[in-house]
Amino acid sequence: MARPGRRVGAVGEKSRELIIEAAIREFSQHGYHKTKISSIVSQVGLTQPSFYLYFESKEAIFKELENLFQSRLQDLTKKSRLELGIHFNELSTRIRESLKNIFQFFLENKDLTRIGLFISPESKLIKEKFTIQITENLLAEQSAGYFRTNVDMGFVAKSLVGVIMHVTESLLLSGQKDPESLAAQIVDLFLNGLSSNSE
Amino acid sequence: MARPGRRVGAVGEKSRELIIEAAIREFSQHGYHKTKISSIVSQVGLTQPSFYLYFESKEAIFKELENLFQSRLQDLTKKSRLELGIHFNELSTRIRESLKNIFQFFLENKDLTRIGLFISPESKLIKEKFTIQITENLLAEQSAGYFRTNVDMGFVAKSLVGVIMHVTESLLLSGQKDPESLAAQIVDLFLNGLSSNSE
Amino acid sequence: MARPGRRVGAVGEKSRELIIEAAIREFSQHGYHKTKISSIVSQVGLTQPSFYLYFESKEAIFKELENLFQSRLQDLTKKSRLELGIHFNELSTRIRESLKNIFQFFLENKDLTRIGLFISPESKLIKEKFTIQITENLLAEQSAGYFRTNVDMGFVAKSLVGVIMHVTESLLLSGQKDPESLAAQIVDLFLNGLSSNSE
Amino acid sequence: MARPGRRVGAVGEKSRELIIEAAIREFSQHGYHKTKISSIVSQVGLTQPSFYLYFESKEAIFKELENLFQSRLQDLTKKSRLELGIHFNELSTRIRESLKNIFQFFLENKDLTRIGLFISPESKLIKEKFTIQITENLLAEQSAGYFRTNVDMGFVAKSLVGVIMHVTESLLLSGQKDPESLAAQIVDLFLNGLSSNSE
DNA sequence: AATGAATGAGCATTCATTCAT
DNA sequence: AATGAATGAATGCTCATTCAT
Repeated sequence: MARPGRRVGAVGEKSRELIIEAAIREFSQHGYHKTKISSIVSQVGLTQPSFYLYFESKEAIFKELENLFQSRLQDLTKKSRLELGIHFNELSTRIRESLKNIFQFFLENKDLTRIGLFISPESKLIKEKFTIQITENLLAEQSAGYFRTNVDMGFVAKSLVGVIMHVTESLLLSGQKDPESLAAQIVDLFLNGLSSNSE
Repeated sequence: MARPGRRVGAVGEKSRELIIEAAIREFSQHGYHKTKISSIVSQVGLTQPSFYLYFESKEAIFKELENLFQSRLQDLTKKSRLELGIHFNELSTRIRESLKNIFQFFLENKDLTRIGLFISPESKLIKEKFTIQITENLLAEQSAGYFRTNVDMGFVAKSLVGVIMHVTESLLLSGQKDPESLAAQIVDLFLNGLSSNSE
Repeated sequence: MARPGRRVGAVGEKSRELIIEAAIREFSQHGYHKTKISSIVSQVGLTQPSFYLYFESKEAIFKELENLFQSRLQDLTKKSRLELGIHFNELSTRIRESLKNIFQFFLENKDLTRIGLFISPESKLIKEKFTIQITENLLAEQSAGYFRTNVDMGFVAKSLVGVIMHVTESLLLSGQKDPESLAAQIVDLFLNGLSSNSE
Repeated sequence: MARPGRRVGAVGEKSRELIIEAAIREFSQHGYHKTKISSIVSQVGLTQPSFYLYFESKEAIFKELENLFQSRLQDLTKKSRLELGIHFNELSTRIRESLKNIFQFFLENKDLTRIGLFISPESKLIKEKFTIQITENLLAEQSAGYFRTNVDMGFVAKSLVGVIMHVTESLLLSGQKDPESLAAQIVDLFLNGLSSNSE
């Protein structure tokens, strides 16, 4: 009885991957409850029982997708800490770059992103971890003197995450805006604010 | 306002309301799919079939809750347009006030808010309508000279909504922050930005 | 607690009749199982519980309709026994007349007929009683010399009933033929047969 | 021929057939509405959900039974057209034979017949198609000179069908008469009529 | 004479999951 | 590596019926 976790041959490995891809599509489009194992697996040309050759349960594969998203996202954010010592002038450019990369990642992984950020009940946790990383980055930058000091960077990070999430859902994944412009607008807003004396 | 063509008296009206309250709690805690009609009504001391005395279906009552949230939210945002002619100094106070009211509303309707903003599949639409209203307010204020002009107020509204949503979920509903302080921090961030020359 | 069978005043009597009429329509159109008490009663402008003021149960009112049909039908067939002593020449005319009356009755009571003949599970019994009466009539006529003797009048009666039923359903109630012509064709067929030497 | 897109092997095919047989029994005895899926499958030693492995719904299997009956009946009636050129003397024998075959079929498929002729809401249609075929046969025979010409063969067919139906229900399926004698009596009646000068 | 309110009992249907092959 | 066959466990919904008012 082949159980998940067992080493499998090339064919099995392939099937497993195909199932994952199909699952990403299905969960993304229909949400957790409305997605049926049968429809996932039928996209791959397999029958229901085959699913259990590779995954413990519906919940298990969903968790796997959550983890997949989270680990990829984590890799990305780790890279985006600003190297200190950059010039003031470069600041916004560097932040913009980081943001652009994040949006790029979301765009290249639309369905997985939808799962990780909007469908998963774990999304709160995922966002929290994401927030923590951003906070760390921001704090470092703040103590490097790039930002004013009378502002709670934890809150700023939360706000930034809020903006990123919402803008991803309503502008990026829908194809209305591209990573570049989103990043630019956010940076402008967060750095300069709305106040007319900022002009 | 009993649905299934039934004339209702005082008792029925009361039952209907109790069911709605119970439904708000249940949907908020367990989400749409995991919420059972039976557990909603049993909280009111009724049996399953009684539910159908007052609502067409599970879907119908859920939609009613969505509408309830949305109409209440709409009423609130309509009131919060700034009267023009106020002094620059007052600006941040007034915006802060508006935001505080919104958070207050969310706080006083925790469960309904969770449904309207995070559980409902319609939440995207709800947020969009919310965004539109905010955009209108912001545009009025911008053309009144309160904000700098080289910024896309549609995007600012989206960002603001993103922040509000996320902060509501992670700080307000969890009891970590109160409406007042959330409003203040948002206003500070959005008006002044992070840039150290803003200090 | 007003129970069926209790003497009721004028208003109640009226309601009862209206319910019966509505029931005849509903049962006729939708059959027993698909007919709901609620829809019967709502046609009369009453609510469900009122139904039980006049009838024991759904089954009870249905039985009442069956009986209604049967007793009316019985009255009719009792009258149609041929008076003996009529002339050979008149025979077919008289039978035709009887048949016409039956079809006339069916036509005037379309819905009730549909119930009694085609919907009721008791229709077998109803038809049997009908058959018995016809058999008696035929036997009397046979021994009076109107019909040949080497034929089983019980079987003829059954056949006649079969023809009447089917023709009622497919030609009379659908409006394709009238009582007169149906009666004429049946009499011709049953008296003369198809054989070409009968011409 | 398993419905729900499922490939089935020998075992499944067998289960499907057993379910059909059980369904025929159940629907025939209790009618459509009172027949429960659970009692159909439990006769086969299966559980409720298994039913849906082979049939879309309760309605679907019922329709399948209707079709089954109809197609078998059609096959039968197609064969029963008289070959022309037979001798007058043989005529009644041949018709009798055809009728006997039909009754034989009804007798051998009691339950299915009950469904097709008396339970199905489609029975009217089924009878109509049956009537059409009989009409065609009769017309052919009429123009071949076997029957007198001053008679509407459409009406005769309807009558014949009426007799067949009713006699099937009240005499054949109840075991009171056999196909042979029923056929003989019908032929005698329809060919010769009742008129005493036919003797 | 009528009804507002409520319920008991039932039933079709869905789906994740199992297991022998 | 894959599947045919089957099921346990739910759950939404319907409807006849009751009873206090």
